[in-house]
Amino acid sequence: MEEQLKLDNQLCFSMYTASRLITRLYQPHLKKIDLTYLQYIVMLVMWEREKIVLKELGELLYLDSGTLSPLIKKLEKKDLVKKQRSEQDERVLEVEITKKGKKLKEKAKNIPFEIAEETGLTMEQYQNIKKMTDDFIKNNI
Amino acid sequence: MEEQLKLDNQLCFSMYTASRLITRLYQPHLKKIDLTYLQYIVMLVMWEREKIVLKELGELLYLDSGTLSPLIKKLEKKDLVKKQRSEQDERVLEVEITKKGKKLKEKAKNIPFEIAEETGLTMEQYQNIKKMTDDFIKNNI
DNA sequence: ATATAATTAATTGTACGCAATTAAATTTTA
DNA sequence: TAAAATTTAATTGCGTACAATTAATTATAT
Repeated sequence: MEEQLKLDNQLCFSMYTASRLITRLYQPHLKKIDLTYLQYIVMLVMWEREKIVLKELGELLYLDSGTLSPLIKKLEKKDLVKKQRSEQDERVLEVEITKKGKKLKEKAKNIPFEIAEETGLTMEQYQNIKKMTDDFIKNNI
Repeated sequence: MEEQLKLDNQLCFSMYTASRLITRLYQPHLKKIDLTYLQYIVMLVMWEREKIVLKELGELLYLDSGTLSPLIKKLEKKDLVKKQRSEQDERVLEVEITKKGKKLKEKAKNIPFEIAEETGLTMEQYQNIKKMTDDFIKNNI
């Protein structure tokens, strides 16, 4: 039996599982503020940036318009962001946070602490695994 | 600006990104053997086990029948596995690898080495990040 | 023994991810 | 400057994920 093909030896499967598990941890919290996981990720960006061009948002999140276009449409429907075309370049789509979107930040601000507690990681463990994962990402972009 | 809501501080986003990145690394390799990423994961199990009950497969992969039922149907269509109901308990679905499924293992066996090289991780780095990720999973099941 | 509960898989519906294509606007080039 | 190439977003289509429901079978509890 080739060791390298065993499920238990696949880093890919570990990362895939960890990612899905942590997403599940978020579900009950995100349900309270009526966001999906990816909508939450996008709102994290909007809370930092207020306004961003779709292309740049895609570069930040490593996602393309196939994923982001319909998602932004849903956030717009919830009145959390608004869309408009750039005046200098009609191709460019600007996404801007609304008042309601800004207000949602208040409701969301405790989620990271709640999640941190649920994972049971110490601050050091959290930072170690995050650093390793980020290094992995940096090497594989 | 609350630090805890910054995208750069979210472990969830790092894991989510790392998982998608490593999946992308696999794409060109998996295309050659006409498998999707999840189909590959399931075939890893089938190469180890030859025969497994759907419920147990779900427990191994932390996936439910909503994901696995249609996926197994596709693997069956490709003649990589066959399905049958257990004789002792008609509710139970047994999934068994076919000859063609076993043969595919030959074509797949180098993929882990190719991927390992592409990630550019040393064996030590690979094992460190895998152990940390597995610990995270263990603590959050 | 039969009604009730539990188990298992399949189905349905929603939301991603992402490759590929399309359409519109802008930039580059001959 | 007109044609060609590039850029940007939107759309289409496929394959997951997963919650919720349904349907069939088996276990259990009176």
